[in-house]
Amino acid sequence: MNSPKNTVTSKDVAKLAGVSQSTVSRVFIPGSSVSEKTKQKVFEAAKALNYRPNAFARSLTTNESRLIGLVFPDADYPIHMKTLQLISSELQKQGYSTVLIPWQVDEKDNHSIPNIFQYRVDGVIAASATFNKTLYEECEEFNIPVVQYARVVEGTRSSYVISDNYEAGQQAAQLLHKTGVTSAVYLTGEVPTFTNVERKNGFIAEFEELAGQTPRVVEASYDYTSSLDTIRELLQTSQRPEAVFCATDNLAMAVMDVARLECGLDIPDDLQVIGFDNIPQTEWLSYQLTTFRQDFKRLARESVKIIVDQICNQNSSLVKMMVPVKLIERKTTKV
Amino acid sequence: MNSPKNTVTSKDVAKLAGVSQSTVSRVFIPGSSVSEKTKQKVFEAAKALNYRPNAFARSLTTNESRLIGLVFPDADYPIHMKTLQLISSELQKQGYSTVLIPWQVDEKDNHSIPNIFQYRVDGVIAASATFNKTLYEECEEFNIPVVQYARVVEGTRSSYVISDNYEAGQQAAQLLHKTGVTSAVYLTGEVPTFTNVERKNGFIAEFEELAGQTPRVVEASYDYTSSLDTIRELLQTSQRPEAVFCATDNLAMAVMDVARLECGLDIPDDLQVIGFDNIPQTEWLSYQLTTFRQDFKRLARESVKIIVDQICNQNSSLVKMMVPVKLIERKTTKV
DNA sequence: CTGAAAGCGCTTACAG
DNA sequence: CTGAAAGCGCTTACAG
Repeated sequence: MNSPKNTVTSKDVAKLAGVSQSTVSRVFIPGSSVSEKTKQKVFEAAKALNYRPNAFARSLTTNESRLIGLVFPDADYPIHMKTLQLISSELQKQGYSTVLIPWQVDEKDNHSIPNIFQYRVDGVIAASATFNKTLYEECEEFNIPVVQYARVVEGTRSSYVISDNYEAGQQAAQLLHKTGVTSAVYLTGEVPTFTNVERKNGFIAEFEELAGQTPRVVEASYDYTSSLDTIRELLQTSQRPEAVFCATDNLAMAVMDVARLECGLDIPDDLQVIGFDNIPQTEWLSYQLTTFRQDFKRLARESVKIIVDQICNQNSSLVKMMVPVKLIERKTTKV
Repeated sequence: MNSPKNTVTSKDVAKLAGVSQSTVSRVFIPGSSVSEKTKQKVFEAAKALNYRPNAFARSLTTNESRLIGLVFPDADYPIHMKTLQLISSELQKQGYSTVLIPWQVDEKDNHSIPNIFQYRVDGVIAASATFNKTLYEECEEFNIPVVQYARVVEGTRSSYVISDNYEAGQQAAQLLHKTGVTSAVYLTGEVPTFTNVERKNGFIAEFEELAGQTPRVVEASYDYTSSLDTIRELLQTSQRPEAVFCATDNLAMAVMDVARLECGLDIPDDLQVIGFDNIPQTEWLSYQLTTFRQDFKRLARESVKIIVDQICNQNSSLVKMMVPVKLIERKTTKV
């Protein structure tokens, strides 16, 4: 059953290098006092034997795992892959490894959580649309710091770093008002996430302020296909808006498709469209969508910085950070 | 520094339950001989104290970590998120947790690998376009089994489970021949991956067999935007093919966009297009792309099954598995 | 079925 | 700067 694996221990290295086991251990702990000469001897022996310190044994004594649990989204929303990549390599730079916490909404099977806490993660980064309160409470119970990435779940009291969605909403309103729009719609998905609500609020407040009109809010779905009917209704009514600001690029593209292919509308002349996320498809020839880019790299870096700080400093306080977004003007809005 | 965390140990539980520490341990090892009565006492005490066995301590004695390293892609190709989700939850069902092995191609920084081996993963699943030979060799050295998911890297000798790409190529050829196509192009990305080459070969062989013509192979890129020029050339020449089979859906959509928006062609009347992957965009109104769906769920399940088997049975042999793909006919091919 | 004890591979005071 | 020894929280023969 037990495969041989790499069974080289610090004792083996010690023997080969002619030093004690504790000395070998010290060599691999940054900042320990070891003479340059023995350090070299040990390194050589370690390399010869292909020695790797056993992280489990280390964790057992130090009481820190240098493992971060990552809660990730279940949707295959295109943006998320990069997120994982960014967070994981940022974490690695700080000496942490990433262990996945797969989180199924639909399954009631609670076994999923306990499992992962057997590994004593030092902290949790929640980059998930489905991170929920149960997991959050588990973390609290075990006194594990958590930071939410790019979103914040209602009812949780953890650190988070998100894009400045309110400001994004304002910018969208400004852009549309500048081009003379007087009637606008905010098209949203079915679940009112905090970030999405913020964006809506910014949009509405700013548009009211500038244009003296309150944008209508229309609820569709976050899924392209299941939004189509709502969009058809939205566009065919006699009170069709001059512009629609969408909660996601997917939604915006659904609007474009229906507008052009089914209603024969011209974009941006008959209808202006703004998305959110800047997924790869936004720059395709068929779309050229005006949208907002979130600075995921910065979000990743900041959330890692926060979690590490939270781990190292016992009583560092919660931090809530807003990162600015970038408006990318393409061909679906007037200039 | 050391946060208190959950510091409840089996000793604490033992005391509360009035049994020995070894008994507590046994209770949490499936199949151990413990009387039902003490089992209950221990469970109660454990629940009261919110006890979780420490996986690190366990690993230290059992010499297995129940941790699988997952090498994941750096590209944000839409399909991959689901992959991660599938693999990770499949692994969880088998009692394994997933630790990420972020693999950067561009960085020469070799520190990335050693780090992860400190955690003594029991096995590695490589679901990456960038999984390379260095990592593969590291695994060999440590005697860690690896299985490649949905792809296979040249020069490696590990188990893998992939889609039957040769057959997919054949099916594409059959479909096109059936609709009377006599000139076809296989449009590929810049890197000739094994799976892609297989598909090309199947397509060419079958098309030659049926139509008596050899399809031309044109090399573009896997990226939409950087493929555009190649596609323009391909379509504007007087020898424009009647059909093009593309290595990815992205590529196929680039072909569609250029054909319709720039060349004024009708699809499928003037040009038939087949993609590969069945990404969400394929069913959008603008595309309705005929393509192939890989059975990622099955791929995930099989690769997990293989890796687990490889771990448990010392000398189980390599397994190479091909899973059939499914042709999805939409509107870009004739009936 | 249960307990006492050794051991897994490290880190970390404690001496020297 | 270095070594001997205790201890981290488990599992697992070994007795009973």
